[in-house]
Amino acid sequence: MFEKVEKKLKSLLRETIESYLQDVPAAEIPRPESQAHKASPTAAIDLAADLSLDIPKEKEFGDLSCTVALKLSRPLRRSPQAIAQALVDRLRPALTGDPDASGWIRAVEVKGPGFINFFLADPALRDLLRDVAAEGREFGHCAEKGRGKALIEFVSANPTGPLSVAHARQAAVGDSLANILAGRGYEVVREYYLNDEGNQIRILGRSILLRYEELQGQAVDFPPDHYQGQYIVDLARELLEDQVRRGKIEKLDLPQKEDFFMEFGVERILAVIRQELEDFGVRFDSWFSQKALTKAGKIEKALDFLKEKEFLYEAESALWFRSTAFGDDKDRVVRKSDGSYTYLAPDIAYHQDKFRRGFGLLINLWGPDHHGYIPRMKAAVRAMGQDAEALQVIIVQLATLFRQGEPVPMSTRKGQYVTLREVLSEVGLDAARYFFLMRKTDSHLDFDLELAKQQTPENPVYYVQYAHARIAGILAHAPQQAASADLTRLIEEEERDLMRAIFSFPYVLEICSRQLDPNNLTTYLQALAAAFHRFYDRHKVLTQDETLAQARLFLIRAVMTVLANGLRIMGVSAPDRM
RNA sequence: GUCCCCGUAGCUCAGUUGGAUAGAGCAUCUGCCUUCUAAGCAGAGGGUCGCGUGUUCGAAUCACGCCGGGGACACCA
Repeated sequence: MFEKVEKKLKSLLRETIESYLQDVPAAEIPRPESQAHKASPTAAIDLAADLSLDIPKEKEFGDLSCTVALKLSRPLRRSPQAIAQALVDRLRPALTGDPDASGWIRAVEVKGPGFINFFLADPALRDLLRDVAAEGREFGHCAEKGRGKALIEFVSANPTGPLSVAHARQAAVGDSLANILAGRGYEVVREYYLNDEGNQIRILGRSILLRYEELQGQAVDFPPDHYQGQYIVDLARELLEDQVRRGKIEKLDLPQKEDFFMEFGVERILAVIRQELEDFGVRFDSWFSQKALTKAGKIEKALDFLKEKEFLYEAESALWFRSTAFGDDKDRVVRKSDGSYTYLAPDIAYHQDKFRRGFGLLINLWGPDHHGYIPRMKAAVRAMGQDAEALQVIIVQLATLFRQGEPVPMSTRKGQYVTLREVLSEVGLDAARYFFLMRKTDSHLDFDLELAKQQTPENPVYYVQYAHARIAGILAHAPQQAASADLTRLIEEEERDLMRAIFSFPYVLEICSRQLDPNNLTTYLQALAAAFHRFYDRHKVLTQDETLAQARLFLIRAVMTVLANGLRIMGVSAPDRM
């Protein structure tokens, strides 16, 4: 419904603006020297082309609102009110003349400094409820597919230990964002970049080996930069207690041993990570191995590609990428003087590979420590001949855990950090996933473990879920539900508020997808739940009035669908009973 | 030192990319269960949007300068 109305209004508005612009005599469009570019009629036409409709926060301002008159004011050098009024005068006949639009729009008004506000007609809201009933789980998705292939890469933690809270937030955001984009017409792939070779992995292998030898009674000197966690000891013990493997290990020389422990470690820890993600409700479509990338010779090929374009040069016996040519503040080494690659080299190859696989939009979720890495990666993207905008890096800020008002210490030394597993078992899946989305992704998040655990009204997760459960409760009490209902019985203000909230759902998802942040969804669902609780408090659904009861049942089932769809996007359950 | 992010109610944060009277939740106070779940609802108080200057019809939002907090600045990954 939102899309249908929006599309129709936009095209009517566009036609109206174009005819209006033709009638404004060119002489009336002066161009001050200072702002010649801004004041050109072309700018006005551009504005008309990408005009947008918003849903105002106050319902007195209508159900859809357009700011185009305010934006046309400067290029046309006319007052926004005058433009808005002229547009509305031209729009009215078009609206009433259009069979769709005349059924959907009850009124158009010019308000405030020059807003054009549209009010939905009641039949449109009733159509909306029928749409929700018909579309069910699909409601909120947009009809238009074909926005292209998007690859969203997230978590991508080195397989050297269990996932931390930082990864948990990335997992929650990435998975929900993927859900949103998939619903908004993108073909989405969730990918985990598996750093399964290199220094850290070698250290992992050696760490297990050293613990293994230690358990055998040898005196070992365990270096501080090796992995200190208890899980390393557990893995070593597992090998020691396995007679067959133990026998095998005995026959290996040292390099072979290191390889063996390395592969064993990666395999086992990866299995742990996969399980943690699965328990967190996150499933990846693709696991991209760096080892495989290297083996296929893609790093050399990527560097050859850059060399051909003369974006690489040798200096100080290292190989440099001329990233300054693409906006970076200094050039970067891709191959060190000792012949090994820096981290940038496989990353360039990896991103080139993403484009080669046909993805037009690459979304990377990175930790805040990678902030400085963005310009050089964008430079690499441009060097590949791609638009820098094709790569969108989202910095997922850390979450600080609080327990009874005190921050939980998160020392990464000695391998002690709060794990995803710990958060999950302490507060549960629903609260964990919801809380990680409550703040804007790129800002810090205070995660109150006590609050998340509480099953009280202060906890927003339960507030939203409770609305769903209440509806389920009513439906369970309802004798039987007629297939159709007389929706003209819905005349109360609280009922209209609910319909208006439902109407906004696709719009909110669209905003989320534009901003690449699922955060708005939590705010929206809390507002929708609030609208329902208010309705519930004032009106009884199962009344003696049979047809009214049926109409209200139809309405609350639509609300339940939207709540369930929203929660599903966030990976949070929608319980029928609480 | 250079660059990036942040500063909004007592606390934690929204604010639809420059729009309408700056909003939620928590905390505090006051009411509401004979009715489909009170894990709920209604109401009250609480603001110099860090400070200043500028840009314009219009600024929490943009520019510049301060003040305060956080972070990044490797031939590490």
